[in-house]
Amino acid sequence: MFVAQSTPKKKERSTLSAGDWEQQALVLMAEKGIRAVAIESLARRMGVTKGSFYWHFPNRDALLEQSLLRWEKHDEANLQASLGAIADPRERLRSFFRRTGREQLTHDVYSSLLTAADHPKVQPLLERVAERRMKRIEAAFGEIGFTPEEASHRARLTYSTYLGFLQLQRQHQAPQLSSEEFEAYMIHVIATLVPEK
Amino acid sequence: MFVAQSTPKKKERSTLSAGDWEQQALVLMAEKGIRAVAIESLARRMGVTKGSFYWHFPNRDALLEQSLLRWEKHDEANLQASLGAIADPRERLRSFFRRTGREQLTHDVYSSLLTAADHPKVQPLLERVAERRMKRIEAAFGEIGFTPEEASHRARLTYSTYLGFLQLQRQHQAPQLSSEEFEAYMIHVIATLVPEK
DNA sequence: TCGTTTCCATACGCTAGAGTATGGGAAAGA
DNA sequence: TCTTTCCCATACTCTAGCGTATGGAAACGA
Repeated sequence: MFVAQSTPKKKERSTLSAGDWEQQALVLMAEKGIRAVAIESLARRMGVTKGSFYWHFPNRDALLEQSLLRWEKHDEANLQASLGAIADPRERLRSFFRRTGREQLTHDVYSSLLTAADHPKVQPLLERVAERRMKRIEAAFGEIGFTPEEASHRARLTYSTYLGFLQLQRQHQAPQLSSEEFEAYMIHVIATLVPEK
Repeated sequence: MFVAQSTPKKKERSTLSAGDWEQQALVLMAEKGIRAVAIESLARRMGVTKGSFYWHFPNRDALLEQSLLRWEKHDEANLQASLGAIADPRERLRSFFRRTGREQLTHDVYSSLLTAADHPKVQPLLERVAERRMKRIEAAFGEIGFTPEEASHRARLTYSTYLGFLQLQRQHQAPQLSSEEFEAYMIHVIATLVPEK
């Protein structure tokens, strides 16, 4: 995944790479939001000073740009890997919902990004990601037999449900992932949004 | 509404009240988020300096607290006024969805607050608001005939749909309010989530 | 009228965080 | 060995905001 070690010979890496900064930026982003990605605090976390950062990057914006790009690529690949192979559209949709429980860091980053939808670097990214995912969902509903317009609406509704769940999760008002309540909720959601044959 | 003029004798109010500051804080919050509610920029907007602010409030936190309290009261009254009188639970749910199009400022403030779910003053507020609303939705589904557990799940799903819509709206990926597409979407959502007799 | 209260302006101190300037050590060539 | 390049530390500037200290003017009360 995108937080994998780059090329740590043994354990202690004597020198950092730009990729290391991007990884840690994403971790910090997942934990405390994009605002918390401050250069000095990030440097402290990595055991160096900002002198190191400004050797690898021209400024903070460049770090955010690269980090977000890295995240987007990973998310895209992940989406393809988890949903691309499933032939049955109903099963594909069910898999989409269940993905919420896995890939924790990816979802945490996304959840954090949602709180920064006005950020110039984040806004187009969110648009692309939402667009990609909704298109896939829409296609699945189309395969099930929805008309194009219905499929579009149902896809938006379905994705909104996902976004709303992330929001409730941020507010600590969503059931714990992999709990019984979560499972029961997921079953209800799928039953409501994905019609049986 | 909560942005009504307090006691403007003619047109130019010679002196400001704490309420005026709270109102403008909410307007600014709706426009640019809670972070943008900075004392000096707010003072500029009101044609005075921060000297005025610190006469009315001890600090920024107090302003936020009072503003949010004012918003919450208004939202609570508004919820009661718009949904309290409707007897038919199905009609009440439809009305809930359609509320999204009205009370623009209230929704904009709420939408902004969602991006600050980690803020110590905002978090408990969001919890209370979501709880109140979901309880009402849950009750409506109960009246329709859902079992308690089903009603709980469907209420969460319904409210998530609303939260997700607000998020898509922030990303400029939601249909324009009071447009034909919006109407069509709302009809689809209601048909999907609110079963007919 | 004269003090008191109300409301605000001005000037300052303080902190966090971005970005810059500069030097230095270690490793790698030459 | 000597130089160059890589990677980072240190010390600085600059800005945005919060909060404070103080003075002043207008309105108000006695």
